[in-house]
Amino acid sequence: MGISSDVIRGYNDTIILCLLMDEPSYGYEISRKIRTRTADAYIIKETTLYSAFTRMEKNGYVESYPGFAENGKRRTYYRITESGKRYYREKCEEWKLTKDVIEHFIREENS
Amino acid sequence: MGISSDVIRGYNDTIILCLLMDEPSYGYEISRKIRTRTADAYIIKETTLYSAFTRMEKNGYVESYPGFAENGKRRTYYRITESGKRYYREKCEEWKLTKDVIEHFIREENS
DNA sequence: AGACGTATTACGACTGTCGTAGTATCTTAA
DNA sequence: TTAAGATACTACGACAGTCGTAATACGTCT
Repeated sequence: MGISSDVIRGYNDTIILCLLMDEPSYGYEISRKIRTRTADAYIIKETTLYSAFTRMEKNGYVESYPGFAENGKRRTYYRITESGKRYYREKCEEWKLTKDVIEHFIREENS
Repeated sequence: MGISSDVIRGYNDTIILCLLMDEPSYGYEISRKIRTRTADAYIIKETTLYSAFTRMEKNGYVESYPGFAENGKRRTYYRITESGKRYYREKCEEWKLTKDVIEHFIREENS
């Protein structure tokens, strides 16, 4: 039961970028959005999330900039770049192919 | 383009077990079957395949036994165990959940 | 003689995820 | 008032699965 983090692996970047397509955001908010959008089916680990940000900034898919919370506390925001958008769209295309491949090997309970 | 082996990752075992559900087989044949069933969309790496066999035998999902090719050459066959069948069915269930999660973050080109 | 298909093994590198832990501030409830 | 819980991260090392590269060996086809 539960989700296979081994499959999500390699799609965490895509998930994060998807949410950044709407608007810039920051770690904690992204984490919340993933929870709510999946009805708690997937709860990303903090370390996974923040290391994804670091990696994607290095790859040029996102850019960070400093921001502030309502109460004045510092927060690091991330926005998606053009390159990140292209990458995201590629991953969406790739997903369809990958899904098709795997589903050739999935059986329903009756068989 | 092409398949993300990072997503297939963690489903290679499932793919192999699926083929072993039909009949016992061996490395090279499994490799061929994956190619043909996916119309060359997914070509598993030999090292990935054989290390999956080793891992799954250690986990009790498959059993190996010596066999022979038509020409008398030795070949290592693998058959799926009851435990392997259960594992396979669990992974099939898990796949549905995982797929649903990812698809919350996949957009069609129009958007 | 050499290329290609069959069939497998060995070894080390890489990458993304995870476990654990630590820091710091603010709000809320006992 | 004091502790718990939510917010918002960062650091570090371990682990597992995949991949690159290479080697072996035999058979068949050209």
